[in-house]
Amino acid sequence: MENYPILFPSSTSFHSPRLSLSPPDAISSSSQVFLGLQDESNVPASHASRENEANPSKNKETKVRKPRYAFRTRSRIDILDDGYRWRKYGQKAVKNNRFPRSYYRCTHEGCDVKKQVQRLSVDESIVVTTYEGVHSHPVEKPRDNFEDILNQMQIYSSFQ
DNA sequence: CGGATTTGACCAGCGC
DNA sequence: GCGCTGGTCAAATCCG
Repeated sequence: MENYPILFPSSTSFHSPRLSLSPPDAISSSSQVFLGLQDESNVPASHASRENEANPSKNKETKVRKPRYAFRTRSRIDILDDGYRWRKYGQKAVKNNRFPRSYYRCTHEGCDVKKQVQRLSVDESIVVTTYEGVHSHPVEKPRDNFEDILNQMQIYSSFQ
């Protein structure tokens, strides 16, 4: 969990969340985005809810292994508007890192995509965003202007 | 006033 | 078994 294995999806139909930079100078001019495809670590879906704890032995909870995608972004701001609506549900201090890690969940009903945002302490200009799961609904974005698309193309072409 | 955020508690997994 | 660590919950708080 120190550094994510960064490997580049070559021919994979990688469906990436779109990064759009809300403030125009949010990312430095030589912006880079590294895409890391974390190998499917089997995340136990979630701890059995501690409220309805009727039969703890019943839920053996098939180990759903959700895909996790790590995005390393060189940015000064740590919240990138990727077009989805996120609700923050937690924040923890990570060891060997003086910056906390934030946990977000997609607010769309029925869509439980999670993401966590973490800033590297070795280089505080790098923000690691880890997506977990895939959205099952279209992006709700108020406006999709050319400028954003061009920005994305700039970003994604920087490592090809 | 309603939805989002904050923040400490809680819980499970893992290493020792 | 115990303590540390990461992930989540939920009540309180904030903010539009």
